[in-house]
Amino acid sequence: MNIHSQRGMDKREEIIQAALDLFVEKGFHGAPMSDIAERAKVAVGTMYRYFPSKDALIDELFYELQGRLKAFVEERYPRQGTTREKYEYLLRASMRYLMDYPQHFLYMEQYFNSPYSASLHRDRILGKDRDALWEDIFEKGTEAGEIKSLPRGVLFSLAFGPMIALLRDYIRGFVKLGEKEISQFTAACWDAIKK
Amino acid sequence: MNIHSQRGMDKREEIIQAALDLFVEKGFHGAPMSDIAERAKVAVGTMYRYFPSKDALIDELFYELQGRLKAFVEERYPRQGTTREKYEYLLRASMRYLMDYPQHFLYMEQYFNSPYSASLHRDRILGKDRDALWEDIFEKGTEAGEIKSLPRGVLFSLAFGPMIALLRDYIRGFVKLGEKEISQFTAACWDAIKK
Amino acid sequence: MNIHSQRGMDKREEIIQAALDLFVEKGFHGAPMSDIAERAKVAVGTMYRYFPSKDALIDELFYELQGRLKAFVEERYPRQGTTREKYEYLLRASMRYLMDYPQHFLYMEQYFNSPYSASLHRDRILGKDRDALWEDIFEKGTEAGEIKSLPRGVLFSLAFGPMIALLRDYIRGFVKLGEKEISQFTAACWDAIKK
Amino acid sequence: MNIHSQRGMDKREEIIQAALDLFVEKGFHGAPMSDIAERAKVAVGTMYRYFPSKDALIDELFYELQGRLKAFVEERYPRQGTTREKYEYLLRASMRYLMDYPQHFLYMEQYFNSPYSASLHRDRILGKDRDALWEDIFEKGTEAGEIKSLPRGVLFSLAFGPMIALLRDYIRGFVKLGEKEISQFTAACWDAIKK
DNA sequence: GATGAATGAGTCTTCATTCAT
DNA sequence: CATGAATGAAGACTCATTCAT
Repeated sequence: MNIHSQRGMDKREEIIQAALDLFVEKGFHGAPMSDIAERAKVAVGTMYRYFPSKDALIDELFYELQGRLKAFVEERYPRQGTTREKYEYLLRASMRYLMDYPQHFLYMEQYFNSPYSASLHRDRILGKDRDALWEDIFEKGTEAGEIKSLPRGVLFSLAFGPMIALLRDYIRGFVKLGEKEISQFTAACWDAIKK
Repeated sequence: MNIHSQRGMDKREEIIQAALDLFVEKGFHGAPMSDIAERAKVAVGTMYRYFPSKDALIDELFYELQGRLKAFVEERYPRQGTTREKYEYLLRASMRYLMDYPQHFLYMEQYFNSPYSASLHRDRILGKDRDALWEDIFEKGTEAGEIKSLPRGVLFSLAFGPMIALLRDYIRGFVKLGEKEISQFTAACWDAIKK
Repeated sequence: MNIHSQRGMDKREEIIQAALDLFVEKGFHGAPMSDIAERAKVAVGTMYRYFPSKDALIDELFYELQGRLKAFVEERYPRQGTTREKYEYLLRASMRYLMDYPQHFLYMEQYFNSPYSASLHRDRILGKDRDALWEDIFEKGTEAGEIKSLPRGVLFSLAFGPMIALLRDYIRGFVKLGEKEISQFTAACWDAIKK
Repeated sequence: MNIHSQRGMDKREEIIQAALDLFVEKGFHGAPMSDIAERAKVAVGTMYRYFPSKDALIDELFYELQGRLKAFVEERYPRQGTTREKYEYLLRASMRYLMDYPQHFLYMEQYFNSPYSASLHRDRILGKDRDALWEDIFEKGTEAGEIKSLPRGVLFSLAFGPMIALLRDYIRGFVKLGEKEISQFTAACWDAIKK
């Protein structure tokens, strides 16, 4: 058992959900701790047993959501597939997850584009958080001559930038996405990075 | 003489600059009106002669920056070029502008990904703000069989999603971009959308 | 236990007292919430747990005082007396109370003559707040031929107008009132309304 | 010619009217100098040439209105009438004027019941502003044995309290007053003070 | 552990007043 | 004299955080 008892985990989860709902709907500064507590059906003071401050809640929520996405994607990752299969799987799996949990997407984007995420991204790109999947697909793929030889950041933007932009519009209801559109889309993304 | 005199325009401009600086650095709710006033070297009350409220300032600032970018890009748009030339110009011009004015980029992204922009984007995609350049490049290009035939939103994501992602990382210092990288990048973007 | 605990009621009472003092002394807009809080020895924020806004405080304070006066007067009301006894009791009891609590009088008058009381008075006269004592004295008295047959509002003015005017001057120290003067006064008031 | 030229007097009058309108409608602190200026169609700064401060405006406006009422009433005062005729004239004339200019009444009451009028009333009662009409009616009347022998303040309240109360309700629309009601009313008032 | 009343620093906004033009 | 842009002190209200129960 963890530091938090069974009931404790429930409360933590309630808080996470309530925070997610409200932050997405109202923005970080439009969602007071008291409102989050109310929606989570806990006392204000209780929130501070799980998260030392509002900023910490905001940060931890981000890591939490990021972790869930990662777990989902890694679950069925085709270790034996071709580079293209691996890349398209990564794209589709991410999209499926984020289309199912649009709040997660909106939250992460909001977080990412706010001063809260100041030092965050740095870690990933600078390699502290060097991602296993990334290496498996892009570094191997580049070496194998299947993928354009480009700086890490440029490649990343080509590989995932379209998805982020597309999800934004999808979630806001500006695009309809069926199986056909997703296939066309992933194919086009591959065109951008393939040699 | 305009509604605002010479000196008035100066003040308005000062406020815009100060607001831009601080919103980008601290976020919307991390930048009090009083701090903005101080940096703009005007009294707090003065801000309210130019912008009826903080929210209005945030909104108007967005429109202002959007307008400047648009003006810059349209200035040298190659009306006579090929589809590819036009698209790559659009990409490069936007990038050049936003790399020169990174704050503008950061501000617009922050705005976009916050609840402030609620009804905003809708207009563009739904066509109220139907963009002349967009039609000139993508609709003509699709008809001419040069560009993939895809839903508006999907095409948009492929065409500009990578740029947004790349600028994010560039501005945060995670990628270096020289002329060579930009050329490789725009070429790859074209690969994504070309038939 | 009530919505507000024992201590809570104390605080509410403290706030009421402090607000009464300051509103009477300085007027509504001369008494900032912060000053009221200070005098009530609570934090500013605390005031907002008991009254949702300054306006609400002003309104509730009025109803509170009105209720106290009413309760005091009704306590010893001579249900079995003659019409004149009842009327003079009503006058004397009100005067005694308001002479003892001059702030209550001043507050109610200030409230009454300010735009805060917009829709207030209407209710009383239009009868929503049809008062039991009023009926017992004036309607019965009129029917019995003891009191002049006059429109409700005219009768009301004759019956209580003098008292209001007198209390104003008494409280400001312009008149001294002993038992003798009060007796002469109530008798004269009766002269005005008696047939 | 006065200190202020013809046009100047116009402006002063405009300001007075605008201030009266707005103070009555919104209360003293609900009517900013800028709004008054706007309604008076003068610049804010101009107001300060006619009234040194907002408080001064509020005070002077009161004296102005008081003076107008007094002038109106004195104009046709029946110097040769009986005591009762004189008293009833005073009542009716005041009522007619204030029913015609309800704003004047509301303004004076609001002023009177606010902390602005602190030291005001004192003067009248303490005799600095000893009123000629008052003496002509009440002091003579008392000496002649026509009017009850009561302290000045008590008599005043009996004589004018009902009128104030009645006007309040009339202006708020709670009573209709025709010639008949006014006659009944003044008669009843006389009953209160007559011996 | 949980609660929620209390705190008070910090925010946006208003508005009386001034003064350069 | 008139103007109205500029000023900044002051005020209503919010909300992250604490702590006694």
